[in-house]
Amino acid sequence: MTDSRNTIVDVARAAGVHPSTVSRVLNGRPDLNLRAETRARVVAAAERLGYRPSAVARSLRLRRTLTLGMLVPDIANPFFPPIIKGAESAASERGYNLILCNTEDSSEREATYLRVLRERQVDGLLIASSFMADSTIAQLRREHFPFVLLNRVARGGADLAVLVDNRAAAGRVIAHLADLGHRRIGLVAGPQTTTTGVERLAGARVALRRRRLDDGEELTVVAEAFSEEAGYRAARRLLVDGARPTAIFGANDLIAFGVLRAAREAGLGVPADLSLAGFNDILPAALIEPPLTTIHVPQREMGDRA
Amino acid sequence: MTDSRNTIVDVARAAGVHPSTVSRVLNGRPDLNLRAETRARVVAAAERLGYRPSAVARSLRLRRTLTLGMLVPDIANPFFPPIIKGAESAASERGYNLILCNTEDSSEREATYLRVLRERQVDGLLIASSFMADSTIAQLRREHFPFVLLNRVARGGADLAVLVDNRAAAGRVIAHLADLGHRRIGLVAGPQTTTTGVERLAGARVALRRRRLDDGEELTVVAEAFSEEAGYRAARRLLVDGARPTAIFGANDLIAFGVLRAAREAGLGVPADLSLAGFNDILPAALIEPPLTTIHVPQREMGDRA
DNA sequence: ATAGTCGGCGCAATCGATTTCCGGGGAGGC
DNA sequence: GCCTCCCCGGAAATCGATTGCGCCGACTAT
Repeated sequence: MTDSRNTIVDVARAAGVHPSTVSRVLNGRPDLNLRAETRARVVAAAERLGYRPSAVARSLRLRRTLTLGMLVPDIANPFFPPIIKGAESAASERGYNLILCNTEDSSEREATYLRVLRERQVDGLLIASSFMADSTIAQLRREHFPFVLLNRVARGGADLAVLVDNRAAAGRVIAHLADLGHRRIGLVAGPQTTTTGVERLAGARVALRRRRLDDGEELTVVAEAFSEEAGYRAARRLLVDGARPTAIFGANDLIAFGVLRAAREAGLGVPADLSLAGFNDILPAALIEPPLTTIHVPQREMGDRA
Repeated sequence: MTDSRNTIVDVARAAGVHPSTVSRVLNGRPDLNLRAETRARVVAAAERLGYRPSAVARSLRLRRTLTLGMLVPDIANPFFPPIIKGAESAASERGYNLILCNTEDSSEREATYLRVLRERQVDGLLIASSFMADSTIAQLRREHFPFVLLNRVARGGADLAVLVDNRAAAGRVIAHLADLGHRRIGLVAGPQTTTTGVERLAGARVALRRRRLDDGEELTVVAEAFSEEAGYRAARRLLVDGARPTAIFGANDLIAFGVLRAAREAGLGVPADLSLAGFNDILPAALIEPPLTTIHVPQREMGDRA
């Protein structure tokens, strides 16, 4: 009965009109000249048949898919789901859908997804993937393909982007720790191949220097990913050291969790023996996380893009 | 130059052949009879023009979109991202893409998304949304629309589904707590409108009864959602009680986190004064979470579906 | 009364790729 | 030397919806 396989032609036949009329009734601006009786007949027929227009056919004709692609490094990182939710609900308010792609921070996967998304004629891209090569971004720019960068920037462009001020925020974290009286503050930086990793480290060091707490490189280690495991491995290098820091700033919360694990393993109490600060304010932050919510920003910026 | 707006016609013209030939070269099974020289010329032309076939047009013609819809209650719940990742990578291995939809456990949103996804002619549905009405599922079934249920079941059907044995697993959690010597085990159940909520509660009670630890309803409270906040509110009701439990089983990890917060607020040490167990093995489980990984199951079952 | 106007809706082209049908031409067999 | 068969590849239909163009009938104005 209400099989969704009915096409506009079926509806037209059922209503005794031409397919074009059906289309006009269903999508045309209401000011279109159509007799009320015809309109009603078409609506009734569509209703009865459970007609669902094919978005595929419509996309082909209209050359827009009402679909956005979103590239995210890792949905399992609790930092991203809220952003995704924000973007997704902003999109769906405007009739758009999101195709979510997990890049796993692999540029190969990024490239693949980018190709796929463009084949699917997505109307725009949301790029939260920090690893993406600047050259790829540059190419999108050159082709005037619409995209928005989330929490990252690319060289040489005045792109639409939703950013947090990583430098300033990292500075505030350091200030907080210093105000607590810490003099030996360790840094577990994020990968220096990402803009966020670089900026947070830079912001932290500037803040340290300003307070004359900079130690050269001694208390800084770099994690090779924004993950718990990488944070753990990096922190071990920091904690076996003779002169331990009394506080550690992890470049994101997952790294901070890893630091926490390493600290516990080393028999250190947190925050008794070691203060710990993270970044991003993800859920289980019974720690000292200074909250930095980027969650609702994307929604608004999304509006601009659309 | 490599503008992606080139169509198959452009490629055909550049190669000096007919569009149909281009299509054959690019997608036809290799056993198709085509002269090697022609094949090479077409490939070269496509390469040079940076030709990307339009997935939209192809979908229209082939009546399949190579797209799957996935309905999830809440991506911010750490339980889901691993499942999504699994499904997504399994899908993409097979050339499929996922459109992710967050239902927020609202049946209205569910219905909307379901409509949208079907208009987009997705080839199949992954339904991890526990609130969806059985009648909706029944309708899909009736229309022979392909779908897979994740971690839930629906009345009256032999649907494809990927399940965990909630009853047995809940039983094991209780067994674990009982083995630790606990006699007063509290339950913070999940919403009884979800199959997982019902099954986990049932499994736990059966296990309690078998050990003669069942208390009637006294030590059982029901959280109105699978969230930290709901767990917190429910646990407060359990903990202000005169006769406190010495252990609590939260129906999922978020609820357990809520319980944890309530316990701390009540001045109880965990696990010193109160043992706590959750369910699902999400990330920050420095607690007593008995691991129950459902993560890789979807991948395999997905294969069956496709 | 006839020409001109306008409302209502049908006709057909179009979006880009796939696929079936079919024809031209070269090679091989008798 | 002619006929048949096969290899290649062109022509055109098709998927389902949208839309510019224009037909037809009715109403108005002179």
